[in-house]
Amino acid sequence: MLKIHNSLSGEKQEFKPLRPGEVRMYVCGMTNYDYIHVGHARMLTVFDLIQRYLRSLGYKLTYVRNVTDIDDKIIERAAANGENWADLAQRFTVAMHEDCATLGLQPPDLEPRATEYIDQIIAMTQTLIDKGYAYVARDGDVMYSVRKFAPYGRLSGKKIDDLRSGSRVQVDDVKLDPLDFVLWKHAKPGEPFWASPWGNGRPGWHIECSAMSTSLLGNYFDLHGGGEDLKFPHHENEIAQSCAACDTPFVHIWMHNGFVRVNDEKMSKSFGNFFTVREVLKTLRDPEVLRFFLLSSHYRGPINYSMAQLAQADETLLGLYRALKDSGRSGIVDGEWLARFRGAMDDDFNTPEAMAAMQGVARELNQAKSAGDGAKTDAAAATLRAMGAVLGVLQQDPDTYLKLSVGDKTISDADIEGLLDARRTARAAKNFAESDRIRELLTAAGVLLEDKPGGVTQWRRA
RNA sequence: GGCUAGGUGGCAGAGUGGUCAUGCAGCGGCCUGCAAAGCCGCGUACAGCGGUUCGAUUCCGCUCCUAGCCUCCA
Repeated sequence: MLKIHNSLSGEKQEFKPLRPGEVRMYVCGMTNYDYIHVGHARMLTVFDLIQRYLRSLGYKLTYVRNVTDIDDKIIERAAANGENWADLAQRFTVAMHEDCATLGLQPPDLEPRATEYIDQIIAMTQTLIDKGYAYVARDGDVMYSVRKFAPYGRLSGKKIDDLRSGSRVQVDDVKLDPLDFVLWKHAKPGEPFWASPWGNGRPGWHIECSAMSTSLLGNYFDLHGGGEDLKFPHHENEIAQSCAACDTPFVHIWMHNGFVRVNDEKMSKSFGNFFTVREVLKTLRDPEVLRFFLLSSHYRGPINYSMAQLAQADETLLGLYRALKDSGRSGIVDGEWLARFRGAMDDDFNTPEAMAAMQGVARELNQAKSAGDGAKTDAAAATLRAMGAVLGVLQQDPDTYLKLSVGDKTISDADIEGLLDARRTARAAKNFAESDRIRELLTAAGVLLEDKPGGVTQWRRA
């Protein structure tokens, strides 16, 4: 039985889809005006994991993750570059897709873009005006009147009065209340615009997600996710918009992933302490290391980004691939271990606990290998691969994986093989001084040797 | 200031009212020509102070500390 933590209640609850067998999930995706960083990668990876697990449970999942392709930041950045805003958004959307593919993320079922939903956004805004939740302010901005929506603040646990007193928002005479937020923004000269009943303008950020999610998944759907930082005001505002416009509940379970931190501080654009996925990947053996690292702690908690942590993830993942090496592909999955693994995943996607189960299987695998028990070896390997498949790791060929290097290769495979030939000859002649000299040479070049029984030597890159 | 989430062994990171997380690093042993890998074993961990309890790291209260949100943010 799957349990999921609901941000709305602050508690784990048994997950029951609104429609039997079917799950509808919406995740707030990226505003693409730059390359994605590790913090974005965590969000993308976490919901990729959830998508995979829900599917593995047999649910018919519709996973929607939007792209915000019109926004102040996009306009600003494009202007700074002297580039067309749409070209810029498109360029970075393509880059994001490339990064997602590199990270092994399965694409969402639907990836709506805000600019494709202008009609729906205008319609929803009109509905909110008609129902008295929104008003047209000066200049043609349409604002949502927060005080009209009684449950406002429920998701974030905030009270309107507290928010107001601590508000850093400049009191703006366009707004009736400082907390009111914009649904439709009038276009200033030179800015992109769409025609609307309130003049030329563009949608506010919050309304996009309400319009796209309800258009594609219906007014009331199962799961809505995003980074913790979107809880307020973004998701709070989505609730206010959607519930008011549709007269139905909006989302069954809200899910929020924790931040990636750098030196105990949130990784973000504004702090300037971010690392793009592209630059980080250059320092790693394989993109799988980053995925493994991101899944090695629970999705709701914070995770600290550092080279040391990545190195540890690399080492641990390497150990798992070493276990998988020299095993057959025809083993039968061990149901008991798999049940333990699933139990962990069922408990609000507890990946660290699930990984502990994987380590248990890896140990059994190594034990079976030492004992020369082929059937047991293959069974454990099959079990480990099956678990890995759910997490999206350990699906590569171990021999290939272990020969990957961190950064550039300092010596070619052919040169390594040549030196190993020479070493084999030396060892056969019991010339251990020569054999050790070659081994040290290879070690210096980042190649580690393992002598197996029968004169066989295996190698891998450090 | 308001609200929220946390403080677990050298590091990372789960979890639990009373036998075990797990991984990395370290130490000892087996194996090995020597290594490496693997296996076996080892290490007075649960911020502090009170309280509840036969028993608390786990429940309650307070204190201290950290992060996040309250402005765009995954």
